[in-house]
This record gives sequence, structure tokens and C-alpha cells, in this order.
Amino acid sequence: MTTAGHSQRATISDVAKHAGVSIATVSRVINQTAPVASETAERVYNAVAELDYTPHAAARGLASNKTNTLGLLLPMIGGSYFSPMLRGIEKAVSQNGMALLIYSMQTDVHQSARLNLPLGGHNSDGLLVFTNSLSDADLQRMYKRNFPLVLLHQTPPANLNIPSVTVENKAGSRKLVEHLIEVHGCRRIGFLAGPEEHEDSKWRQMGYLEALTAHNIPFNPELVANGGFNENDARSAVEQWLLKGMELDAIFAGDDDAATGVITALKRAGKRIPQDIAVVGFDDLPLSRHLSPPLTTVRAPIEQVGQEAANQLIRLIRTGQATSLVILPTELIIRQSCGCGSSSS
Amino acid sequence: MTTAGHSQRATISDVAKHAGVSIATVSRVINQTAPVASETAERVYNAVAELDYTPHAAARGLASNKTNTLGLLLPMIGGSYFSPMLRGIEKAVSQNGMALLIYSMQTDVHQSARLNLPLGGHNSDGLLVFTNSLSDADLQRMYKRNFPLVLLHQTPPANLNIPSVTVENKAGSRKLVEHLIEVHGCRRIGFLAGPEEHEDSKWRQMGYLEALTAHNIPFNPELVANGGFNENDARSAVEQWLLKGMELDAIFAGDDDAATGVITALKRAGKRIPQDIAVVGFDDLPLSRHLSPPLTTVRAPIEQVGQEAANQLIRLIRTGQATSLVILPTELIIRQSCGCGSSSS
DNA sequence: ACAGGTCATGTAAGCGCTTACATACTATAC
DNA sequence: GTATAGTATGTAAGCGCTTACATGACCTGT
Repeated sequence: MTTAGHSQRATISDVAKHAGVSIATVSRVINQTAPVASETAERVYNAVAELDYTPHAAARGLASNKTNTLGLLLPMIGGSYFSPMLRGIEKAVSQNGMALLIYSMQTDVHQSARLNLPLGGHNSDGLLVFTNSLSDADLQRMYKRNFPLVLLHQTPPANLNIPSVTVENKAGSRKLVEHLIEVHGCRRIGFLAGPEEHEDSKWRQMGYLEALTAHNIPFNPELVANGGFNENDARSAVEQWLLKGMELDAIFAGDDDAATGVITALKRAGKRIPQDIAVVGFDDLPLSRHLSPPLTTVRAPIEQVGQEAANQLIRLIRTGQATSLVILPTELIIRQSCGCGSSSS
Repeated sequence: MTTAGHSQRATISDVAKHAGVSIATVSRVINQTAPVASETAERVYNAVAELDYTPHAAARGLASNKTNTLGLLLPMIGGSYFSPMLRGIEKAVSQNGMALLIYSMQTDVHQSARLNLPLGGHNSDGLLVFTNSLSDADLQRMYKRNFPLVLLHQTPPANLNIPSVTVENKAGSRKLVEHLIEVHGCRRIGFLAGPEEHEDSKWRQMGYLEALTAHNIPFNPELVANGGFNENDARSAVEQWLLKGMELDAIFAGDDDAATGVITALKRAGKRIPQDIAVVGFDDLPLSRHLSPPLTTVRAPIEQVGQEAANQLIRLIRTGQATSLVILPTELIIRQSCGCGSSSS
């Protein structure tokens, strides 16, 4: 066991006293907010070093009404998806000398903790909101207050003009499915949707539909199931299909996490990929190229989404302006799980 | 484009006025810090709801000298490793009604931003410090100040009694290598070390050494290279070996990220796994079972490490006490990349 | 030599809370 | 009925900063 307890640290007045100046001067040299004689500044710097002084963030925040911090709201941290997104966000955040405060909206924190954990903002200068982590009502509330907000993978609810950053889902999905149809002659292509209300999923499904329509393949609702954008749900969904004796020549798993579940289920059932059934995903996670067979998918620039969103938010905070909608392009990544021959990148 | 700009929000005095009480009373009902007549409390709650009041975190922090926030220091966010760790941390943090502030120590932020981005603490009640994200000097500085600290995957520098949470590396590594030796008859086993100063790596290497010694296999320094605990470094390391015509019958990649690089390099060179060369990793990341062949590895309870560390830190903050050293057990996970037959979990 | 600038620095008023202390009121005991 | 002890609420002093404003020193031009 070990013990600890706070001890008092140097404040700005300690530094001022030590350097023989006023606290205003100390503040000025630290923030470089007004010219200070270089000799004076020197004394202040020395005092800072000697006392090992660090400004008190809360005091600063209270006085200046800025926290220099971005908040990130996540539905819950999980899946392979967040790692690259976080990296992108972190990049933008630290390049701008800000900090990152993360909340994941667990189960039911909403109600109870509202007062004690002011997610409402106020400990950040703005919020990055990932799909499904905030109700429309909450969104509206914050928007009305003029609190800087940027949405990730979600467009704002009706008539709220909140900037939003996402990827080109529909076109990517369509290209992917058309590849299956045109190159591999697939006709019975299963689609695993993501969670309800997940916009990415809706767009991907539309792309899937468009591809079918463009090739005169009638839409069969039985070929759509819920894969939840995760491994387990996808696995059970495929198991259900298999149990029902559903005939399929390809499965578009919705995303790559789901695709790993699909592959597992198929292999367990003794199906060969891609000979018996082709499998494709969406996102191009780092792991996807290592699956067996390597996964054909659509590359979503996840890290860039994070970075772009953070940058937009910072711009919104600083200048009051941001681009309403940023859609980052996706790219078809052909590997072998669709039936194509040799590998690439 | 969209625009925004802060508007003023309700403060505690607005609420007090609106409810016809003093700010002290409002504070008391919000924090449940002293008995208040239920009728009065009711009025306050109504006022809070009507004004959509949220306490100002900075003001609170300044007055109470607590931030209700845990800081997490990372060397940089990357690799598949952080996702589960973060999830564990987040779990503990939100279960305790706290928030999580993340810094990743990019390249050279250290010097310059020290004053403006007070990593020194002060915007968190305590810090979770991941290996290599803080110099011993910084650690010492904060320790001297009695700032609550918990180390992840790193033991404290000499005579600083900072609690630390890590996994059982040596025993796991030894079991892994012994499996290679005893079951598969390997004698020339390559080891890919992680980054310098990474304690996990040192212990894993010791486990490797112990296993060799226990089986009278002389240690050959040529069989140790640097895989950096990441895919790319590991790939080049293996390519070097192959180029030199190094004879190997197994490679212990250091961790699973590195193992994916090893597998890639080996496959490119036309080697069969495990027939020509066995490959094993460490960590058991989610992707590892999906590699081809499925990776034999050691399961490190990464999520639990995060959760345990956060819990220790919270305990340290609240009670001043924490367990000095927590070592979480690891478990050998046999799959096929070592040469074993059929799959399991 | 003096008005009018500049520049460096100091003074002090908050920012929105928490909390020790003071006060008023009600209930209990005798 | 008065003293005693609670209980509910108010008052006000900070917490450690930022920043508008005031001050004083030193130039410059005439």
C-alpha cells in the first residue's frame, strides 16, 4: 500500500512575490498577452521554474471562460473503430494545444448524473458528438444555447444547423455491391444492417439497394438482417440465415467488425469463402487485410474523419464558423474475400 | 457554413433568485451536502429545470479544489492495444461518476507547452500514466507534490512509491516459449523486443531467456531483434533476418501487433506458418484469432488493467490509499500458428 | 521645458461556485 | 415560560486566475 494526499502548490501570487512583480505581470508573461520587459520576464520565468509553478486550470477557466478543452461524446468505447478515430481527433487537438475530454454515455448515466456530471458542456469549449450518443432533444438544447457542436457520422436533426463530418457511404457501398454483381455475378447478396438510427447503416443500405436496382435485381427483404456493426450480432445473424437454409452467394456485412463475425460463422458452417459465399465489409480496419481471406471492403478514412471533425470544432470555437457538412471520400479496396484473385496493399 | 457564439447561461444565482432562496441553498440541494426542506428542494429543482441550469465545472473546481476528472497520459494513441484499455478505464471512470481527460504526449509537446497545457495536473484529480509517457524526472516532480498517480505497464523509478498495474509478463512469456520448445521441438526461436524502456518487453524477454535456459538451449543474441511492438518494425526485422539467411524454427513476436507484421513478412517470403516457421504473439488482441493461421499467444487482460488502474487511482484520490503493485495474470492461448492442430476459443 | 504619446507595470474587480459561520425559527424539556 | 438543542437557511469570504483601467516613467517634437 501507498498513501497520498494533496499538498499545496505554488499559485500565481507566490510567483509574483518571488519575482518581485504583480500577479498581473506574471499572467502577462505566461500568456504572452502584453509586452513585458525582457528582464522582468526573465525574473518571472525563473520564479516559475524555481517554484515549479503550473497555472490552475479551473481558475483560468473561470476567469477567462474558456477551458481549452474539447469534449468527445461516445455511445460507448468499443469496436475496432474508435482507435483510429481517436487518433485523428487527438492529432488535431494536440496540434492546437488543446486537451481532450472523453465521455462515453454508458447505459443510463443520462438522467441521474446530469447535474453532477455536467455533460451539458462547461468543462469543454465545444463538443464532438458521435452518432447516437445524444438525443435530439439534448442536441437541440445545446444548439439553442449556442454551444459549439460538431457531429460525427450523423447529420443534424431537422433545422438544426450543426456542422457534421461523415464519410461517403452510399457511393462506396454501391460500388462495392456493383463489384459483387458485375465482376462476380452475384445475385443473392445478403446485407447486414447496423444499429437502428445509425446513419451510416442507412446510407450503406441505400447504396446496396441502388446497386441492385441498377442491375435489375429485385430487392428481397429476407436478404437484409441486423448485424449490429459488431462481430457477435453478425455471427448470429448469419447463423440464422444458414439455419433457415437461406441461399446466398455473397454477404455485405455492413462493416468490417461484422465481416469478421460473418467469416467466423461461415467457416464454422463449412462454407468456403469466396467460393461458396463471398464476403465484403466496410471501413477497412487495420485488421481487415489480415483476415482470411483478406477482406474486400471500402476504405473509410476514419482517422481523417476524427481529425477533420476536431478541426472544424476548433474553427467553430475560435471563429464562429464551420463547414456545415463534410463528406470524406471512400475507396473500394479489392482483396480476396469477394472472389478476386491476387492480393494488393 | 454555420455560425456560433457563446450566449450566457444560467448561474447559480439565477437559480437562487428564481427559486427565492440563497445560492448556498441551491448549492446544498444540488450537491446534497446538507439537509434542505423538501419543499424548498422542490422549488430549487424546478428552477434548475426551468432555467436549464448546469453547474459551471471550472467554478466548482476552483471552489472545491476537485475536478472530478481523471487524467490519462499516453505516449501516443495507436496500435490495437489502446482500445480495450480505454474501455476498461472508461468503465471504472463512469461507474464512479467521473470524467476522463486524455493527453497523448506527441513528439515534442513536452517543453514548449508545459505552461499552457498544464499536464502537471490541476485539471484532473489524479493521473494514469502509461509507460514511457512521462520522464522519471516529471514523475518524481509530481510524486513529490503528492499528486495521485498510477502507473500502467511500468513500475515506478527507484524509491518512488507509486502504485502500478501491469500484467504477468515473464511467466506468460516463459510458458509460451516452453510450449514452443516442449510441444513443437523448436530450438532456434527468434524474439522481437519492443521499444527500449518498455518494461513489458524486458519481462517478456526474461521469460524467453528462462525458457531457453530451463531447456539447455544456449542463448543466441542474433536471435533477438527489435520489432517495436508494431506491425511495420516487426515486418522489417523479419525481412532482415530472412535476407541474412537466418535459420529459425519459430518467432516470438513480442506482441500481437508485431506478430501480424511477422506473418506478413513470412508469407511474402513464401514461408509456411507453422510448417516452416511457427509464430506466436502476446496480448491476444481481438484480431489475433482471425489471423491466418489463428495466432497462438498469451492473453493479457488489457481491459482489466485499465479498469483496475482507474479504480486504484480513484481509491488513491478518495482514501489516500492504493495497492502498490497489481499484477494481473496472463493465460496461454493455443491456436494454430504454433503448429497445434485444431482451433479453440 | 512642457504637452502628448508610448510603454511597462500595478490595482482591483470579478468569474461562479463551496463552505465556515451566523442567524432565525421550531421543538423539547423542565 | 424560559433555557437548550436542533434544523433550515442566509451571509460572505475566498478559490486562483484574467483583464479593464489607472499609474508612472520615459520619449518625442516644438
